[in-house]
Amino acid sequence: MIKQSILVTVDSIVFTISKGSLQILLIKRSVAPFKWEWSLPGWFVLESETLQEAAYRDLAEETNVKNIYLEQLYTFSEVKRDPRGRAISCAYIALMSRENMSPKAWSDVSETTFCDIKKLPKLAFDHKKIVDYAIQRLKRKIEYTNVAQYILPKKFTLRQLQDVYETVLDQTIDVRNFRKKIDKIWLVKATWDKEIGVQYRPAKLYTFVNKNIEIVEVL
Amino acid sequence: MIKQSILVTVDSIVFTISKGSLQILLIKRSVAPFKWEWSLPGWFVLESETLQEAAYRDLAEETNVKNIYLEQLYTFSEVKRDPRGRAISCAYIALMSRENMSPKAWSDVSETTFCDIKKLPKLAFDHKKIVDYAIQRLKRKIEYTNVAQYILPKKFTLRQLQDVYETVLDQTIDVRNFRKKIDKIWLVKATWDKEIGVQYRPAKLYTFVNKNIEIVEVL
DNA sequence: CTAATAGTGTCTCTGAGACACTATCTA
DNA sequence: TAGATAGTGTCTCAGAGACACTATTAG
Repeated sequence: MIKQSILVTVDSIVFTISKGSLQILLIKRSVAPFKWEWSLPGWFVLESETLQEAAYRDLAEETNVKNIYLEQLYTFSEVKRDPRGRAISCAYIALMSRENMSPKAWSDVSETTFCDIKKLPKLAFDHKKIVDYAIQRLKRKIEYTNVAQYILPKKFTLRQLQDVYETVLDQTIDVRNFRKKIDKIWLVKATWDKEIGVQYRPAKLYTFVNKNIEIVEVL
Repeated sequence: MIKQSILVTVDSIVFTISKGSLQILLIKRSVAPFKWEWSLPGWFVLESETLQEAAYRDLAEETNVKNIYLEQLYTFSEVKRDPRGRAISCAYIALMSRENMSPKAWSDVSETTFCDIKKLPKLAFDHKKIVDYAIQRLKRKIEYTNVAQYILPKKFTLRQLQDVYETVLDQTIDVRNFRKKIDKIWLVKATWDKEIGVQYRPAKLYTFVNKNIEIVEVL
């Protein structure tokens, strides 16, 4: 009926926060093209799976990252974007808490690393463009939804929550105004637990009220 | 290197406003599958074009609609969404001014029509789901960007602008508050022209200050 | 008792929303 | 001059943002 041969791939931008910086997961490619260069995790889609399933599967296979939040970002389709032939790539944003994963989890894979978005190396394919777009989307989305929860562990302090906002938006926020706002919109609720193992007054731990993504004007 | 056979298509949701209702462009299919049923305009992507180019080309071929605003919505990839085989569809939102096109422009095509989104017939494939998502996106986007301009002719009255917001958001807005807001955000500027051919006090005509899409909190 | 972070309240100013009348044009 | 829509100002209240001190805990 129609003769068409376009390859379909997925690429994931896995965001996390560590040591006050916003980071993404990169892989050093062990195959051509762009062999030994850094790229986003991503691979071909199987005929038997949806794009999102492909992104999940690939992340698990390539980096052992599982059970994280995934959302479709954009489908990139420049004709010459892949030297292997005509290929489009559907990009997914993933958010994860750094605590969710021990560093050894991906130690058997050739080379993967989290990289500060302000210190990115040269990337393969059109991945630089994809990353830039992903950062832009994340910045907007964290302001009007409750996605911040996917970057945090289940229980967290208000300071940690504020750190997520400050790091993603790359700006400082007044502590009192931030807490007033968070309080009013019923984003989180206090648990009876407190931080442990710190050498100063421990902070209360909170959890998100709504586990599903919803539209909330946070800032 | 990899054996993969996934068909890639584009579908467009062409929005316009007429007689106080938000409408989308539908086509009565003249080929199987879903022959004689209503569907969104859309077709297979060529190997030599980007997804957006495919959407433009298909709209021109199927409906003679040209030179309109297009933006990528989402890529739908349910495994069984197309009875012809594994196919993913990248959906595009299009916005157009009804004045841009004379009704005869698509009279030679088998059957196309603008349909009130509140009176949609049953649609082929997963097009109902796609349309629902498109409406949701349009409602949000019109509030925080200047995309409304693409639904209007180059010169328009403030009343027409307000009609766009009221129709898309499906709610009434106070005239005075609306104008105060529009005034403050420098969204539009007055021209020296006035409405003609009306049987009452003619309104001033305005144009948008910024032709490119930009983030502006309108409402 | 010291060091370190947690946690809280007030004031000002801007903007959102409710609300009704006058101005201007055509026929 | 009548009919119809264009066009405009004020008040109230809520929320954003600036700003500094006290509370609690570990060691």
